[in-house]
Amino acid sequence: MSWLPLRQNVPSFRTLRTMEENKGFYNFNEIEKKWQTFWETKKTFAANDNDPRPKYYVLDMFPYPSAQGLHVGHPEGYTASDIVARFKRMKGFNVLHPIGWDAFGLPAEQYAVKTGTHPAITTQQNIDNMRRQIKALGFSYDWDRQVDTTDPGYYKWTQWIFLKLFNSYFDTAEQKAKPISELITKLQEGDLFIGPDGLPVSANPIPAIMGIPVGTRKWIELTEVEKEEFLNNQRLAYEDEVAVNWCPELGTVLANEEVIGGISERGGHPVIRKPMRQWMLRITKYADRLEEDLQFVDWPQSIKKLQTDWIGKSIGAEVDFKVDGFDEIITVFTTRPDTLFGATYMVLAPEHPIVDEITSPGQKQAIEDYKKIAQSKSDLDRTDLAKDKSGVFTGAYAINPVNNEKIQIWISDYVLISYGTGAIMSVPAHDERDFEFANKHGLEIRPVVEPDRKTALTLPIPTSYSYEGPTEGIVSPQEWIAIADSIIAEVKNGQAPFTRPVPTKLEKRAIELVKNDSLAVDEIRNRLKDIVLTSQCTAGEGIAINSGEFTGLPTADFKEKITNWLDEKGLGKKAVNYKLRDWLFSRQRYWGEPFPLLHLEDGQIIALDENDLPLTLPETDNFKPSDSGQSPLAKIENWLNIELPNGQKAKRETNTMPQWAGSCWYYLRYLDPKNDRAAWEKEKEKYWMPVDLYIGGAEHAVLHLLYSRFWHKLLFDLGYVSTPEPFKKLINQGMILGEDNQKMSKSRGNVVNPDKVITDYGADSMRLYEMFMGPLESTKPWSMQGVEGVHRFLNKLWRAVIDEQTGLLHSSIKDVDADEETLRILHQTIRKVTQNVETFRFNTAISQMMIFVNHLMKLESRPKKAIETFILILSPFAPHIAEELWQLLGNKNTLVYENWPQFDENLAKEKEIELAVQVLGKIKDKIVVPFDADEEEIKQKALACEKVASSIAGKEIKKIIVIKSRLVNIVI
RNA sequence: GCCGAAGUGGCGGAACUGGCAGACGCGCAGGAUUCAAAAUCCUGUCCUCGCAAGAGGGUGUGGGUUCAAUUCCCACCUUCGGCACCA
Repeated sequence: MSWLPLRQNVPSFRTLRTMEENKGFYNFNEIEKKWQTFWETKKTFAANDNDPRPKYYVLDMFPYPSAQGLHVGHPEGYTASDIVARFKRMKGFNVLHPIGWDAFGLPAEQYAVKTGTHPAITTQQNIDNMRRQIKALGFSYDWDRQVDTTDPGYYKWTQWIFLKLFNSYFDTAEQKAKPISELITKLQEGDLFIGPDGLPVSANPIPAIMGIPVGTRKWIELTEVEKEEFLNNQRLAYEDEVAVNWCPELGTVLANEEVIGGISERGGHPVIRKPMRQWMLRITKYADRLEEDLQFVDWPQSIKKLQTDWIGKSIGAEVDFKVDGFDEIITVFTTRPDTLFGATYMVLAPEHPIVDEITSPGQKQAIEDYKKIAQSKSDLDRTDLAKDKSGVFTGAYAINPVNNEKIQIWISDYVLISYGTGAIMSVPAHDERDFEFANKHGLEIRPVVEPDRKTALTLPIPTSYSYEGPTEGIVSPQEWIAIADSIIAEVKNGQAPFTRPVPTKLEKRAIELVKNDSLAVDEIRNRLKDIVLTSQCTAGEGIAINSGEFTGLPTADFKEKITNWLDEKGLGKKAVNYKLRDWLFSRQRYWGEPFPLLHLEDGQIIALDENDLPLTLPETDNFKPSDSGQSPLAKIENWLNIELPNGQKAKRETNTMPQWAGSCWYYLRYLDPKNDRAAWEKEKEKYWMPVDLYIGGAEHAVLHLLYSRFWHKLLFDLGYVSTPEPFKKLINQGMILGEDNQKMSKSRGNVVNPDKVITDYGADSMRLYEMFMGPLESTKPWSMQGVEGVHRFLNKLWRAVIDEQTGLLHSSIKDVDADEETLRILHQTIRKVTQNVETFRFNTAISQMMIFVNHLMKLESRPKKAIETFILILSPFAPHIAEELWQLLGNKNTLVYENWPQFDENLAKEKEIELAVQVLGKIKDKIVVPFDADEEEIKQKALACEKVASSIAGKEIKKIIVIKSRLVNIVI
């Protein structure tokens, strides 16, 4: 920490000195303020809704207005998007470039609990501060379109979208959401029935003859309560009793995505599982579309993959196992129905509803104890115990449907109640987890797949070993033990290291273990045996063995055949499962959007009418959540209890929405931010959407980006938006580390304050440096000296144009034609910057601009036109100095809407080029030829080189390879 | 453990589609300017050997393909990021 550079105030010092001496120095502080005021008062960056020009929507992930203000990571993405926005304006696009505030959130509320300051006050202060900081960077936002998620005028529409979710159902056949009123109509008219599983069922093709489908009921047969229940099972927003991630420290539940390894993402507090009634959003209905539509967006592959993995689609089968001696069936989900013959036992999640019923009297106590432990375990503990596969036998048996064998039923917390059916068939020979469990509890391991060549085991036995036996393929546990013993013996005898160049894992482990003096021989042997046994499990595909009539089938065929077989016999069916869970959407907080819902005394839930929105937060001075898990809103009696017009008494829903709610749709509100009759006008949505470029941090890869895609698809289904995906192109800016190469944090003391950088070097230097550091998407460390570097570059440019003594144009600026070389470098620069901005490689664009300025400095007579052109291409990067110089060069208008300069390939071309001359790929000399020299000319010139001649030294020339404009390679 | 990304000078990084590795910037060294400093300008700066001319080596490691490899292929090592019993 102590080695951080000491020189940090040099520029301020220098600036002071220069100010005394020269009135024309590069006074960035003054210049930047001047142009920021100019842009703001003239509304230079206002986006036009009715405009014949092509549109371009460039969006930043809007910030959470924290008390700490901006950190240097924010301006990185914002600068990149600002460069693109300014570039596109000059290219003739009608650009929408907005910003806003994701202002609901826990920190303001926690501060309120501590100090009693209302979160709205803190939030407003933070917004004001951050807006000041952002404005000081000169971004070209349309400030009239700001949104603030905590503004009732905004969250009115967040609540409105919630009502859409609440009042919609998902039509599985059509794979889209529809108003729930349509479902009710269909039920009333007899087009749909209620199936035995509580799902809607289509009528038979000819109902008059065939009657209603078997096992279904008519809508009119249902009681009011049943109708209500049925509809709640269909709504995309529903209330459910679920085991939630409860964080006692924060006093709220958290979404799965907000819990990392059993610890809360915010604050790092422990999280436990606890059953509670919560609001859920049925995002799982959209799982397929969320996955499939990723192919239509231009996003980084890594982000797409993260989302695909998060959705986690897996295709397999559900198989029914009868419970021996009970009239019960346990359904399991498996992706490997082909291994059914190897299922030697079964495991249920401890929470599985059937456990108590089937447990034998003798096992009752053990099962009860285990369930209690599993329940009290936090997620963190469960993860910790991952290696040790605990479990208890229920005493009950299931019948394997393929061979009618009786297999034991166990419970274990490695089976999750929330995935699949909460029960698995265990195939220890071909599943790592089952294999571990079987080994621990002494259950049978029966191989039913012979791995194919690709997945075949290669035994880690060098041929030098005394062991004689198979070195490849499947071996029995006994054989494995023999191998392990022989390895130990060899190592013990000092015959290791091994003859093979790369020792296998097993060998390395063996050496490690033998070297460890504290271990007894028996212990080593046992540990090695464990490793050998574990590696015996083969999870890959292959050819079926020990599988009755299916023996000999390759995995893929087997899967299909057995699934059909099960289906025919009524023992199972094809099934799809997702890792994605429904989205836990309620939080026990004050500082969030209230749900527009009422609970009637009879337990019925009704939604507020759209016209009654917004439902605003009540005033209070007590923001503390209750220990029981109730929101602070539950204590505000006069808000909580209301009487309906018909005299019925009702209570408001006291949960609030999570922070993600507001950020799910803010990009739509920018289109029409002041509309109080609709969330946005359809025409505007059609004109501006989709977002052409979205820049933000990769930390939102699965949270925000998945949630907002989900909401967008709902809005698309209901006809409120015209595109199936909201964000066409996405770029993640990389993280900026401290000067010590570590993550910036207060505790490390390596945080860089943007305010200080702007005061010392100016916003243009700050912007330029953030872009010059390296590729936008990579993680890179901050360097104050690097800031000085780009600052020097701007200073140099300034002095090339302005006389520091007088503040007037430098005497070298002449209204003359540029010489050939200057013109060439200028056009090379236009070309490179244009191409680099289009491909987001801002760092190399800046190096090219530095090359131009370095050249400019050498000239005694500096052509005005060329400088003006250069100023234009610099302007998206360093807009303040560009505007100032543009004006000082005599231009009346802002350069924001000037045309982007065109480059001329012919002018950019070098007249003479230097070629390397290689002999057998080694560079021997260089030659200079005209750019259009033909091959023969180049060959002659290359062969004429003295050094080439000496290298060839009389040998025969076999071939001469000429790559025009690159090199010549002589092969001898 | 699995998945993904990346390893290039003292540092950040550059290199089109296989074609001169190290652009540009930082730092450092020497010089100019200055009473002196700051700022500025000039020169040098991948490594090794050499006074020099020059010679050799070099893009994480080891192999391979090619006239030619930072770039393509195989194996391995390291770092960072994500997931973590999802059957």
